[in-house]
Amino acid sequence: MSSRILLIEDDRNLGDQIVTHLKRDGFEVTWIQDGHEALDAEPKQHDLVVLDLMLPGAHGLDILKIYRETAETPVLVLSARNETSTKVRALALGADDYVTKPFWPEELLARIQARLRRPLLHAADVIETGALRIDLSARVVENAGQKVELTRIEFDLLATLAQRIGSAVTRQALVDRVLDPDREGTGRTLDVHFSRVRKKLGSEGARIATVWGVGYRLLPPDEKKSGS
Amino acid sequence: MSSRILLIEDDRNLGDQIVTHLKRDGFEVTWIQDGHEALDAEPKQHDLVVLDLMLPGAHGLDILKIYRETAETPVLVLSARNETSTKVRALALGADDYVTKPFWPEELLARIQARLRRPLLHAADVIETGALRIDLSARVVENAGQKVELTRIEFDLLATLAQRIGSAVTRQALVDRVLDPDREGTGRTLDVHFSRVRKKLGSEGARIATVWGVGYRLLPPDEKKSGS
DNA sequence: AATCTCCTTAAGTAAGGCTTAAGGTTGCAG
DNA sequence: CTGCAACCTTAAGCCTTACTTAAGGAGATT
Repeated sequence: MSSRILLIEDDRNLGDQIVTHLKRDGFEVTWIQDGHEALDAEPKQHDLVVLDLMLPGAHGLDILKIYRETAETPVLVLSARNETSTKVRALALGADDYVTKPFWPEELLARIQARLRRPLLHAADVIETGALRIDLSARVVENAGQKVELTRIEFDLLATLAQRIGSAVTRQALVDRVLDPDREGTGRTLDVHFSRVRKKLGSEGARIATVWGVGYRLLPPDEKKSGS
Repeated sequence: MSSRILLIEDDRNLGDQIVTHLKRDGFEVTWIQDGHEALDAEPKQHDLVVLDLMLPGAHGLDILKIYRETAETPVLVLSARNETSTKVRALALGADDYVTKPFWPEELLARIQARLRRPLLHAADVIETGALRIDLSARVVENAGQKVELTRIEFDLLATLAQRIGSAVTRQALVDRVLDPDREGTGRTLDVHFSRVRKKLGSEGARIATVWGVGYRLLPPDEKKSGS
């Protein structure tokens, strides 16, 4: 999914140039050219804001302040001013970066990507599928809102399947990943663990399908078990 | 807990100046003046790296690359070179910011703080959860309005869990962050500290849940311990 | 130097859960 | 249909991990 950038820049030429570069790199860009409009914009619905400080209608720092109160979206500030005090103020107000004009579009792009790279690391730690809710960072599983107590290995097995939902995962891969990697995939240990997971998950346990001679697979919510 | 900065800068004067400013603002600074040494340093044990590109012994970009493979610690690059291509390369390699020399220390400081702000954005200076109130800057904990006397390590452990409330934190991560980072995570020291924290917190101590075989986790106020 | 704080280690105990074994069941091939 | 191999399930033993208490010792304070 492409990232959505909110660009606030009154200069026609510069704005046009930025939009062109961003779109060429696969970003979706919303371009606002006026300060008042910027106050009504929705930073929450974008992944990053590029904000020029010198605008007609409203000052960039005021916009920054308001955005910070309503959203966590990273803000990259553009400005022609190169004074340290201005930079410090913008950064203290919550800006994530400060780029001085003039700049090459390549640098802006690189800085945007550096900003976007970070949040992805900490995002999407919860997998929801059907009645199951798997919180990877808390290591907690809920089935239809009911907490399910899983052991370390049981959780890791379920999480591994859930992360590749729909596709088969080989026994050996599961053994390597969850149990001791230096172990032969021969024993019945894996079966025992899955047996318990299925039981603990109740009716949802049926979604853990055995792929005969291969391994296991977590069925998507809509897929029924015995295909006729 | 004050943030730990790893500074890699060969210039004596500049380095000294930076260290002074950082310490004045309450950072703990490790200063390395040689490229080879930097390769053996432990970025994982710091909260942010300030990396000069022009070093004797090894090139900054190589150091950056290696750091990126082993740790997620943000890296802020310093350089005298102002070419866009260098900036783009550094940022593409995983740098989080790029500051061109010469610069005022205030700007560097502001940029460092902007970088550090992100991961802790959810965690304000004071964390309130259930009956607990944890003041990170004053290093004071209150339980239902009553002050709780915690030692340094006890506080740091609780604070670390609180900053990631609900998430499981591994033993190793806690040892790295709070105890000596060069220690194996095998000993029982951690258990002893948590035992004491739980006792000092009284009934709220039950919110520190053990994640068997993984680590510990601070339960959100609404989450009961053993789900039915 | 005596004392205090607090970090660490050790040891005993408790709990938790991984694994193996064994017997039953299911799916596949001939 | 029959045999075989893969898989399921249960139960029990044992090893790992965690909790607690007590004591030693380092560093700071008086």
